[in-house]
Amino acid sequence: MPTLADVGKAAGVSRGTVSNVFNRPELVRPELRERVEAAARALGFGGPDPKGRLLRDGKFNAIGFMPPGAYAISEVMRSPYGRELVLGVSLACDEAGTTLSLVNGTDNTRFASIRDALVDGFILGHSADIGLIVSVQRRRLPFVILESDAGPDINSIKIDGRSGAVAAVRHLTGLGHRHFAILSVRRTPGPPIVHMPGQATRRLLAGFPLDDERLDGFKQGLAEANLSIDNVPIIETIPGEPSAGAVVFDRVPEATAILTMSDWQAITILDEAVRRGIDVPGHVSVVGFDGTAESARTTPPMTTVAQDVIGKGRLAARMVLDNEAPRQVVLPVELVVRASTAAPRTKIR
Amino acid sequence: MPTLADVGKAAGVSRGTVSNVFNRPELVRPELRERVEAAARALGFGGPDPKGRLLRDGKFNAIGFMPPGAYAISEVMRSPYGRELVLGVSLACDEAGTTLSLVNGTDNTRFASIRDALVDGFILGHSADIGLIVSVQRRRLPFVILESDAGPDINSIKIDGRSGAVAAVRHLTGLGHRHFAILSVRRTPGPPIVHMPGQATRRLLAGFPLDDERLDGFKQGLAEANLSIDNVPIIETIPGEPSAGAVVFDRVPEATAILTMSDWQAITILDEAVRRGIDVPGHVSVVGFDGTAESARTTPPMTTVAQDVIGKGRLAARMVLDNEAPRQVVLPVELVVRASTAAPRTKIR
DNA sequence: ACCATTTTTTGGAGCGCTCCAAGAATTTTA
DNA sequence: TAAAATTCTTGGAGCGCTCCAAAAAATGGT
Repeated sequence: MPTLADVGKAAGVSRGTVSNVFNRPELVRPELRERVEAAARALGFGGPDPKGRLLRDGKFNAIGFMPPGAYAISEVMRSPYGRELVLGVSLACDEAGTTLSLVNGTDNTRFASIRDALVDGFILGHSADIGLIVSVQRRRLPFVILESDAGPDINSIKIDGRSGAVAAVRHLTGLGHRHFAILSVRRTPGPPIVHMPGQATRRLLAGFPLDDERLDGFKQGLAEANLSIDNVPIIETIPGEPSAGAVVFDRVPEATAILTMSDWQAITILDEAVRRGIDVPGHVSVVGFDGTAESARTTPPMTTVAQDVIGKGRLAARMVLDNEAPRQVVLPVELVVRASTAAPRTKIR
Repeated sequence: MPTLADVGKAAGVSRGTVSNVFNRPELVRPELRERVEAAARALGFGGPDPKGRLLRDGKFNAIGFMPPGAYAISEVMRSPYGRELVLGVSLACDEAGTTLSLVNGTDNTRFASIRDALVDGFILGHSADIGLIVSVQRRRLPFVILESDAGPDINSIKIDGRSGAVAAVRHLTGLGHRHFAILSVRRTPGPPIVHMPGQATRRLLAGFPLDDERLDGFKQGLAEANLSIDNVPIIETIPGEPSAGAVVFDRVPEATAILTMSDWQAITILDEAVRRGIDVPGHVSVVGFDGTAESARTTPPMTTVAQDVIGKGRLAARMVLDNEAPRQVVLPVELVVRASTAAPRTKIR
């Protein structure tokens, strides 16, 4: 690859002049400019290499998005929630004229990814991993962490997941439901895990603050109706797991209400209900979480704990772009009641 | 920001040793290593700056995605098609451990964006703009252009849009439809444009090869049934335009079949139909284009010209990643018949 | 204790560029 | 036509790093 210097030599001018031809052409005499351009063409020089400029100027003009946990960026893109989040981020990037780098990192490479990412700031997906935070801090880059409060010195944005979960349960108990099932998130690879009441392996900690908080909200909401979460089957599935619905219906046939951690999970349930001819909300009520655009279009339209996902992504990007004093933002949620929930009635299956 | 040299000075060792401490720690004596690390900590040195390494090594380890036309990346993310495309690209990026840079470029900045993008290759969204191609070629980066054949020397991937369009029309004429409306794409800002038959402003060129080819397919399909596209109202709307459905129903009430350029447009129609209580497919049949995941979940599930969008994105990424001899790939499409189309019957509106 | 090995550390070279102060060339003014 | 003003061009400095050949230090064997 030819360089500025090569072109300069060929055209009989200096490096600096060639640079000017490409960056401030008005500064160089038309005749000379033409000679330089001809030389550049002849050598197949395609303009100054951004690498050189970068080292000189130091701005990448890009922000990085790192998926939560060990997720890949394709997994983020696959989920309705992830897509809206990235959409929100990209909105802010559009406004700022910034590139959005979706940074990949497997379990072992994510630290190196953060170390090497060509970005001016980071958005970290929710995650319990303090190591990632430390990695970003090391680079002195502005960053924000999602769905996980990391203290007053660190930018974070989360929703009020607990209240949302409580609201979902209240809605259902208010309708008269007494038999629940909870669809929680499995954050490790593998098939759905069913935790039946009283089982030894049962645990309430899903591992990510986001999950735990919602689970805790469910617990609280149930307690308010004199129900114990200890008696509620909890099924952990990987987001998007297509068998989730089948497992729920097979293992917890008595449930009249199903609580989920995301619209995506709820969609899985709804799909399976259609497949089995189970009437929603006649036989069973289903509540989603997130209020993504998809939730409005399911059959039937879904009751869900809605948050402003796009707004959250956008705010996150703005926070790293603006790089102001650290803030911890908690965004409100709102229960959107649609047609996937109703009073329980005698079940006919 | 401290540099390797600063740390070296503080620790009483050379630049090179500090570099080794961070990149090949096994090469330096534990005691020394520790001293260097202490110095780094004291100075707040967060590891070697990627900019320096980059200049030295020359690989960005990223590929860029540039939206078609004057679209912003948020607009890509908003459309069902765009999302699946990016998902496909990200799949290949995950496999290759590469970063996916969504490169922004407004009308005036897209050339500079290409010039400066910190990527090893490019995926160009469909576009008629030869200038973009030239810009990428200048940088000597491997690239692929989508939905637009740019000759034998240039990587391209497109679907067989014409055949898809023909199949859609055949399906509808086979069902007995004689009254059509076509929802085409407006590629400039502004409200829907209605081209009624015989109107002076009428034109069949939407501007992007992708649109023109489909329009041409519709024309051919209609001709096969002895119908002329010249008698079919064509409405151009910006993708996602919420008023599209209203315009179609208001301006072309006699149409029993609506052809669209994308699932997204068809969704708009379907939404409006629900709003107005128009029965699909009883009163009117609607055909989408692309076969995105969303098309399967509409009410009613949509008949659509399906392509493997995810596969296309993935292939595109592979082509730039692998950088082999230029190929022009044409992907097949398949008409997926679902419930949004049926034989026309007397219209009751 | 000396020499041969092996392990560790060093510092020059170079990646490609932009900035900028200073020098050279050209144009304007008197 | 010479001096002054203006326009254009130059090349050094420096951005921060990694590689590598060579020097230095440590280790081992006799």
